[in-house]
Amino acid sequence: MTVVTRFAPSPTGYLHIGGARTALFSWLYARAKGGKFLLRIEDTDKERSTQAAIDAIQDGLNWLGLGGDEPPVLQSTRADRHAEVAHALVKRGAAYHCPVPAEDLQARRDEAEALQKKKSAEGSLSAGEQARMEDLLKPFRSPWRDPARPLPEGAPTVVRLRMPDTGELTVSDNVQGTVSRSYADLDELILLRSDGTPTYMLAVVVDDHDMGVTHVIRGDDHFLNTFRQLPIYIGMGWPRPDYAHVPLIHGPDGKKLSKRHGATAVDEYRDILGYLPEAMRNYLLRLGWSHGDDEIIPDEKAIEWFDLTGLNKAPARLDFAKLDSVNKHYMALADDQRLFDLWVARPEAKALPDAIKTRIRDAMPHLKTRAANLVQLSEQARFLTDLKPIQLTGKAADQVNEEARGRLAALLPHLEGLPEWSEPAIKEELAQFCARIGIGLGKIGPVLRAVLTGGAPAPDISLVLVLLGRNEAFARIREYAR
RNA sequence: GGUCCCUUCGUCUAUCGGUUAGGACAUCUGGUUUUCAACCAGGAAAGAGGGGUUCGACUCCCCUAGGGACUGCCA
Repeated sequence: MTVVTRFAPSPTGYLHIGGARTALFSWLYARAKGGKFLLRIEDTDKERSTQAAIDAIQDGLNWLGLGGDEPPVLQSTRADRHAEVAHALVKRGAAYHCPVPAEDLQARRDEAEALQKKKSAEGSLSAGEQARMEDLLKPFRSPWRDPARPLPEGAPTVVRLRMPDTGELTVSDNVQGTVSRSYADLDELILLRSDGTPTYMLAVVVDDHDMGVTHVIRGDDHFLNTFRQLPIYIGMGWPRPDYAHVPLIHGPDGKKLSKRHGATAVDEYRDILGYLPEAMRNYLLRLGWSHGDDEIIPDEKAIEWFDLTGLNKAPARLDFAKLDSVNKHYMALADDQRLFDLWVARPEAKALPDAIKTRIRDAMPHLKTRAANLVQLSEQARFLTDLKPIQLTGKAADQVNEEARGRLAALLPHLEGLPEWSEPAIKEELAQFCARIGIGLGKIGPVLRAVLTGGAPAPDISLVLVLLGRNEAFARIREYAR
């Protein structure tokens, strides 16, 4: 049997980092088993779905390299098929028409909530109220689940799924294990609204079945939904898919990840925080899944090793320090031109003069090994991007005293006279200069660094001179030499 | 309120009844050094609490505490 997995976001916003992780797991599993990974846009809620959100989600997935193997299925285009299944379910006795209006249902919930509030405010309820509350809190059972009960003439109805009166349902989930729930605890959910449109619960099942999905990998906020959806498979006589409900990602404080923790949208990780997609994949994979002591897991290995059984049940917290360290690893490996293109598109780089951009391009092999992300790369590149006159900060300013300025003045002609402007040549010249006037490198290095970089982080001083180029380097030294 | 799930260093995790409880990131100390980083050496750091079962429990069972999910004519 060919494995078919899917990612099925609802297009109401951006691609969430947690969603990206479940997409990654689905994608990996399909790749690991030589199967297919499909995309489905769950846009049945027309009020909240937007084309912009669809584009944003696809953009995020493509960036992460998690595109589907076929064009995405738009759930909204399949409403007729969903309704067809709902009616088939009614015919088979697995569902029924129910005329109870939405307002009645809402009134039930409101009353239950009021009673709960009263209880927590007053500590207890009268026996009658308590019984009423418990009754209201039980799953709703419509009087019309009795097939003998006649429907009121002309009243609009919804189609409800019928749950058996007794017994229980058992799910063997690849992550959650084997869990049972009794049918009595399950509500009889609505399949078709009174306007004839399908609900999410119905649409998911029908689409998964029709798309041939064999393994449903999704967030564990859907775990209990599995018990509500399975009776649809049973009612239609369809084979059940395998399930894997993966835990949600939490923020550093252990609470469900939200805006206040910082970045929740994957495009922020790309555009603002400056991470690489391959690093995101590696980090997200290790968040809740492991393979012995392996930390750096390139895609080939991930595909070779990934299996649903290694997934943890407990939610994992996002740790930016670790993400940085993984990203740093992949930055060092990344192609120079690629990194330059990514960097130059950033807001802090866009407006820079071409001469400086070229300087960065040339310095990329040295810059990329020193930064954990593109933000840090910009920081590490400051000694190349800052314009004259270089502002001296902190300790750098302290280095530039009269004596040191004199040494710079003495050194400058020797540098200017160098026939070859290369790292070894400069290193050699600096050593000779120090030997001639009887000082250690420590007497000239710090001040040279100070006037060249202003105190910004930078590589080896000889390399700094090379990367700056003759003219810029001499100009910066002249500012302070005397 | 009900049903279900989770809990090993600060964080991500290994362990699948017998280990000095391992690794990674972060952190600390020392080394190297012209800054930062890198690098090298080393350190500190964990089984939520309480009961069982067992010759033996992080591992199995129960209770408690804490966290989470669901309980919509939303998805």
